[in-house]
Amino acid sequence: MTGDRRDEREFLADYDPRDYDPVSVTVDVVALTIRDEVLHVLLVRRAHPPFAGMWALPGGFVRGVRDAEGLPEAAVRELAEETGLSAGPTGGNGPLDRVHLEQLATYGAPGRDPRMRVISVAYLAFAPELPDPEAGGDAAEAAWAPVGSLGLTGTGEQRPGTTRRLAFDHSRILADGLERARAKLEYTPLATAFCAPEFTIPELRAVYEAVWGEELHAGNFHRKVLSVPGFVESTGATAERTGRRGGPRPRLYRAGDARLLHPALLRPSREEEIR
Amino acid sequence: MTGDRRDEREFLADYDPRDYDPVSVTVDVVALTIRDEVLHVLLVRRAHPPFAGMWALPGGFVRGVRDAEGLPEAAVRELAEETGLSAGPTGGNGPLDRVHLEQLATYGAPGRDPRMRVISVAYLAFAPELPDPEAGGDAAEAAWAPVGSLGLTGTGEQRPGTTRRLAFDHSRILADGLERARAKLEYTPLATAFCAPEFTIPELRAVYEAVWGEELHAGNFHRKVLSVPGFVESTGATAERTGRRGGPRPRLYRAGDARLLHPALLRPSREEEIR
DNA sequence: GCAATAGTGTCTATAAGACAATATCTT
DNA sequence: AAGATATTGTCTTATAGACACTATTGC
Repeated sequence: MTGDRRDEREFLADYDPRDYDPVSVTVDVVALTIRDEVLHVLLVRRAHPPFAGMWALPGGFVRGVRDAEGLPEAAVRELAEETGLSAGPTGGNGPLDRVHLEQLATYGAPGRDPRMRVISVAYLAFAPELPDPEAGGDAAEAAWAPVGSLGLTGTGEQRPGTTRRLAFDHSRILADGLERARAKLEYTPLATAFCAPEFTIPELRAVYEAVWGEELHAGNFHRKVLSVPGFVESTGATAERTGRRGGPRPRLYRAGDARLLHPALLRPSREEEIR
Repeated sequence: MTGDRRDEREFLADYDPRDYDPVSVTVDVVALTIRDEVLHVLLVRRAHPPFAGMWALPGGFVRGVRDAEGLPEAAVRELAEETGLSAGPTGGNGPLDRVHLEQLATYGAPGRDPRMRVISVAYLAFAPELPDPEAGGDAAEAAWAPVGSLGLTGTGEQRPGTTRRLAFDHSRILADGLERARAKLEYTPLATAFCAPEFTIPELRAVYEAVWGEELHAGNFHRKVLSVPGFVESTGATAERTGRRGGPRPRLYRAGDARLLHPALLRPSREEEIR
């Protein structure tokens, strides 16, 4: 036992991490929100090569040793640095405090960054409506872009002729993030992460319609949401204005305590994706 | 504020992570199989510090620059090196050729490796019954371990008194892999990845029971599997022996062409997980 | 008033699960 | 022969979706 411990100490002292062919690690964030009932993603325009002038997901290098930070912390930091949206200090109330953040996937194909070997850990964020971002850090510009304007194909490429070209493999990362978002809305209550703390059922339906890109039957949706235990809970209040073109004032709800929807809200018509 | 931002930009422009901030990237594999109707995971006993003598998921450093390799390729290579199970060269027929491999998640908390900053990309593998592994590479020993023998709690810790202790944060990675596997069986046909190319419905049910840890109703399961389009297709043949204690010889099926199960096979009784 | 919308009621087709029945195998 | 199992049948209940209806709002 004592011998083991001495071996371990000697081993650690002799250890040079650079012997192990270190690669660089970045985080990139697919940050989604709903504006004017349309799904938007946060993009920055790159100020420097490679891909200078092209658009990209906000992201950057993880601080590995000095000021070593965890991966989700790096994601929040990059989001804040490059867009000017700030997360308040623990328990604060900056605009990023109410975002849902989850890990999406990691992308590491050799050659995906022309400079060097880079592994990128992608995160997915769901945000309620946020202010317009301000460019910072490496970004020449930052904006919420309607997802539909990016010409994404089913295979994660951009259609020729799309004006905002995405750098690196970010169109694939974005496509993966969108598919994850669509799936998460089926079996989790995360649609509420796109809403204000209090929301109406029609607002929630607008979230589903924006993310799924399909119209949903208002009556059936309404009953379904209320029938899933813990999805939403009533505030007892009624919205001030209908916000739409007419009709009665809808009631207000807040997110319930469910972490999973049971039964789930399944997307209609997925026949093509099954085979 | 503006000054802060410019400093940040200068810092990033000069930043060479390989000189100042080395991060190493590893892959770790949660390889699952079914032996004697019990779910097993592939483990290796570590020959060297840190955590020498403890058990761990097979894995190791990604070749980042010299002989740069992709992440899934690194996962297959580590699996092969440390266990002696070989994947045949493209289109070959080594024991690893029929395994399903998918990315699980990436773990990068500072301090998870006492030597240095290490980011680990975890993969999840579903394998049909494979031969016993042979230790190789850094491994002192390699074995299929019954998942139940590892004393995993719901929070990804190991219960005190468990004999095989897992190194690093591998008990958390394993717990995440198990939960992913349980979920995947619900809405994909991947249970067939645990089976031989031809299998019976009762064998498929045994897979579900092993992964979910619950008994399923034989009659309802049978009809359900056959009613999901593209899950399995008949071979017309019948199994030679029943393999169980009696009863008629079951029919043989092979995997169908569905990528998703619709409708899904939902796990019974998940009330606790919902809130 | 008119058009649009929130919320509820009703009906039908589908799916899940409990239970039963029968034929076929092992021991 | 006894016990176990594969497979099919039947019935009940839960759910999804189509459609209809009423009441309430903005214009």
